[in-house]
Amino acid sequence: MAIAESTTTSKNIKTLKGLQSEVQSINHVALSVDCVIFGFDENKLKVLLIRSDLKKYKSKWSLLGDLVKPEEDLEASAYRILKQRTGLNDLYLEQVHTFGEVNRHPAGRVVTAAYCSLINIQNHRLKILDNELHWHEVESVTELAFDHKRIFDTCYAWLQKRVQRHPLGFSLLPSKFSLRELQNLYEAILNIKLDRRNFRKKFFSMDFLVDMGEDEQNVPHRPGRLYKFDYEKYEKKKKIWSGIDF
Amino acid sequence: MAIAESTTTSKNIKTLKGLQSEVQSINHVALSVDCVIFGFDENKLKVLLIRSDLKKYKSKWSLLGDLVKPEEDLEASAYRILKQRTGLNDLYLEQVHTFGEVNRHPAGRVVTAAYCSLINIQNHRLKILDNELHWHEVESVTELAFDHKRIFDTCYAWLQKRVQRHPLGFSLLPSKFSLRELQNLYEAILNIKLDRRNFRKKFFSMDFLVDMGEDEQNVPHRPGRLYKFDYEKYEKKKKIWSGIDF
DNA sequence: CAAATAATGCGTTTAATTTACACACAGTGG
DNA sequence: CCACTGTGTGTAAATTAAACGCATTATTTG
Repeated sequence: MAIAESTTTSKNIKTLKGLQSEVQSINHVALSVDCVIFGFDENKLKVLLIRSDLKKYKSKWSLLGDLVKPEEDLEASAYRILKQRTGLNDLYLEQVHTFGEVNRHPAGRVVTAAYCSLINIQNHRLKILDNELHWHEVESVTELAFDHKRIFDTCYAWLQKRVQRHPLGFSLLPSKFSLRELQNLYEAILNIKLDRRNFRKKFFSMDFLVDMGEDEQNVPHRPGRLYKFDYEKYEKKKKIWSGIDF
Repeated sequence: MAIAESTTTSKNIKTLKGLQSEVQSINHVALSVDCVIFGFDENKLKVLLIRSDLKKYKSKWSLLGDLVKPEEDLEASAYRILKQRTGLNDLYLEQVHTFGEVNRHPAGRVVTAAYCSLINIQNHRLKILDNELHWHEVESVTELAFDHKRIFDTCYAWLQKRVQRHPLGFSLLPSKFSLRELQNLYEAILNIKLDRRNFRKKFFSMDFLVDMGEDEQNVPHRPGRLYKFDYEKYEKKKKIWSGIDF
């Protein structure tokens, strides 16, 4: 940015040194990252929460977050939190919104960048590191510590929009999945019912699903075919223009 | 966020007082806001830039930004910058992304929240406050100071997507506009050609345009009808589900 | 082992939406 | 009054989305 204005007009030329001291001495805030980690299990969309580590908020759940370290990139901070809490690397991660109201946090001025992460809950099961963590159904999330309910709502709404236009839902599923699992996922995220046959046609016509040549195992009915999503093909073919629609 | 982890495990319970001192004493960063201000003029999409106020970057243009003040909400900071630079209040403003790489700024650790604003360039003409400001065609924006080119690219891509699904383009036009102006706007933002008759049908079928009962003035051809966008109606009727499509 | 159950997989038909394209008309300016 | 430029209204064809039918396959149950 053009750091200026507070004490000078824009026509005053600053030296880098002068600016450095301005940056180092004043106008500082604490910066944190909060992760909204979604999972999908038992045909329900779930979010990973932790018991608040503050006495005052003891009875409430909160998002997984931490202060950003002085020498740490913002996104690296989010990945660090994910690694700490899930034991998993290489998770889907995307920044959603930054919340910077002066009084949003009781400990003082803390600006927080909210990140949304999607994980395959089966993988996570194997690596639960902390028994204060719990998966909550998104529908039953009511009160959270601090302003975390608002952050959660923002990220959930973001996910509902995003999943319709971008192939990120697959990160919530095993690497091989059936079309029924995929449909259940969309129905859970969007809280709607979809026609099975049209859903199937839709995805096949997109032509990004790769037939794995295998069927489901251990299901109490006829096994469905397993597929994976071809991200490479998607990256090549994805459209820019899809039309004005609102 | 759950501020923790750096020095404690999640099972340690913190007091608010302890957390306050942690927030106040360490892990601070400078926080800034950068505004990507778009305008529309001569059928071109334009962006408002300022000559960098840093000697080192004297030859380069940069986005309009400033440090966030200690007692200032993040969004309020963006509105303050807009007011300072354009003289206008109540502009369209939306947060797009926060950039937090450790070395993104030469003056030290500065995390910046990028905001996108859309203004009617006619209104702004009347109030230019600073002759270091200049409207640049988006197509000819190449090098900018700091990492501002990347921030600009992010916001421009954001706008191109956003304008297809949300009625924000109208903020770039006069309050009463013709359908041709609206189409020119879409063509300029998206850098495509659209069929005039289908464009017209599309917007009329949405049923959010209000006929102002007036025609254009001072055009060297048959005047077109003027419309405004009915935001209230849009808010009531806007759809949640529009379908899986990628 | 036959029947009931519960899903898979592949269609068709109809409605809605999008795309491509044609022509009459209204002002402006030479 | 003619050339030019843009407005305003269609209509037909193609594509896409929605609604629905039915045979098949595996599992469970009596």
